[in-house]
Amino acid sequence: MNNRQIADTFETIADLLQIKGEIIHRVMAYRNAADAIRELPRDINAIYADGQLQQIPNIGATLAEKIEELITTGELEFFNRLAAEVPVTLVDVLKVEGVGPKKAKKFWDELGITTLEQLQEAAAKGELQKLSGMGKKSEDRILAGIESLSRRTDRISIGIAMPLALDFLNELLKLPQVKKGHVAGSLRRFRETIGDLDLLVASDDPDPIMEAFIHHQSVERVLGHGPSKSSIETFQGPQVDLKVIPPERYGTALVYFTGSKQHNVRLREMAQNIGLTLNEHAFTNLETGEETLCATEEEVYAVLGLPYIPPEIREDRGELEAAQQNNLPDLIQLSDIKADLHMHTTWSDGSFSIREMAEAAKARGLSYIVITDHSQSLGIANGLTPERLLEQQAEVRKVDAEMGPDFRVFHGTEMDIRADGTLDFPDEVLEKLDVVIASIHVAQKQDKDQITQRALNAIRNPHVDIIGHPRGQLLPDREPTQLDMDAVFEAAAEHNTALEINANPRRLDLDAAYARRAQELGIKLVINTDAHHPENFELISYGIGTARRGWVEAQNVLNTWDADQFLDWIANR
DNA sequence: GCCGTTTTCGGCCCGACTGTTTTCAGTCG
Repeated sequence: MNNRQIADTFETIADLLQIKGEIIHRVMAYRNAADAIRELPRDINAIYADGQLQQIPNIGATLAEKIEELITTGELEFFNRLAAEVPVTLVDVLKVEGVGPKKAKKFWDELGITTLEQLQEAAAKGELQKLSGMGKKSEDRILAGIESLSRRTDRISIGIAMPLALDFLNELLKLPQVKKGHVAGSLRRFRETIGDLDLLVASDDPDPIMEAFIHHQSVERVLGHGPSKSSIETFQGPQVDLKVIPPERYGTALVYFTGSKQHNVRLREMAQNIGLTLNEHAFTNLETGEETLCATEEEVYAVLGLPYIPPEIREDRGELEAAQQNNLPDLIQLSDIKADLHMHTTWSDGSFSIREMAEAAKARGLSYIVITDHSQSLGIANGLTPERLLEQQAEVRKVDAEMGPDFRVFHGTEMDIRADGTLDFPDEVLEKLDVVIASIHVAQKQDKDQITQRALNAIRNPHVDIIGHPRGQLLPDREPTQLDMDAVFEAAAEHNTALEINANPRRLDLDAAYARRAQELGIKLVINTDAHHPENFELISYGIGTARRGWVEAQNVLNTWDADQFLDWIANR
């Protein structure tokens, strides 16, 4: 049982308990536990082996026992009993927009509906609208909701969500009634995958803004349309929510709708401790009822006696304690990046020449790059043999000379770590290269021991400087490999091997939680775009967002250093 | 079911929107 499977089990239990009518707080306990497990930066099996399950937030004695049962037996007696009582297929019914636990139970009790198909059938026959509290509109909405389920994916990559959100936002910012606006929600916090998109704008005249919003060209369906909040579903799938806030109250609203939920809960607690309540509209004095309005987020945190907390770390993962001690991390910024150490050219599976990639990188303000085409065993990507690699080196040196002293082009490789654990180039080839990235591309389904051993072989090779996209995940669908990250971190720290945060939004690998742990363990990081095209250099912003979520500071990221310092590190590691 | 500088019991966020009701329940975020 891995982290996700256990989290999913608890999530399902929460749904079933809620349909059953269990008190909401017990339901929430299972949901909060599921969230905590899903975001764990370690294999829960390792945590269990260390006897530290109850150290996980929102896991107490009861849930720790249930986790133990799942890990040791692969089953959970409590879940089986619950599933015998409430059909598990009702969980799918809950996913329909407009159907919550009460209605799901009503349909089940009164019509015997236990599956999505049965619900669709009943709605099509007009049976739902005969029930009390239901009507034609509700029934139509449920039919539309079932249809939209087939269009929607659960979560989408931030690389899809961000451009879509910015497209909406930029349209709204053109309206004369809009004073300012932000992408909010998990997108603003740079979560790796996104559910719904949240937009916030400041204005005293919401009606024309809402009108423009629900008529945007990407709107498939309007889900809700009020004076302060509207929701739509896009053709692309994701739902977009827009809130319009009076400018003088914009700060509290932006904090509120940026989240995370846990961060906001803590803020409200802190407000209560000084005699205030906090919601999206204002602080209110508990005794006098007097409101304190905040136009900016800085003002919100200032009322609580805190410095501004960057959105990316608002997860209640220690940022509030750090803020109270005036000890927030000095998060890396886009402007800190001086280089890109991982990119491909027409020599393997890239689309542009070495020269073109160099020109594009220089135009973006970088001061050096490393050309890292694939190695021979990755035939599908036209990987380089040792002979072609050396040929390429001559070309790299030539371009480097042509680019002038202010911009350097170094020669490297993204070498495959083969399925049998050997490396794709011998040491005598590797030693001729300026930088060596080693990555796993094949046999990603190997078991934990096997794949971990492969990674360790690479980390221990003195010529390997960086491990590329270590965990091999592809968002939002492909799970990471079974790699034992505790072992990888230990070896990387011992051999002074850097780990990559691959900025491609489909990868974001290491993710924020692992990047944070790597930094804590003193491991150097790099943030690379893995560009196959000059346009891909833009993707660096996703890598920066991920690093910031992981509390990463510029000093620990090799490609924030200037070329001399970087080469020094490579030479002396 | 979790949690604790209101500590081992009693809280646990709450407002906007919709549809069905005629003052509110359910859903959602």
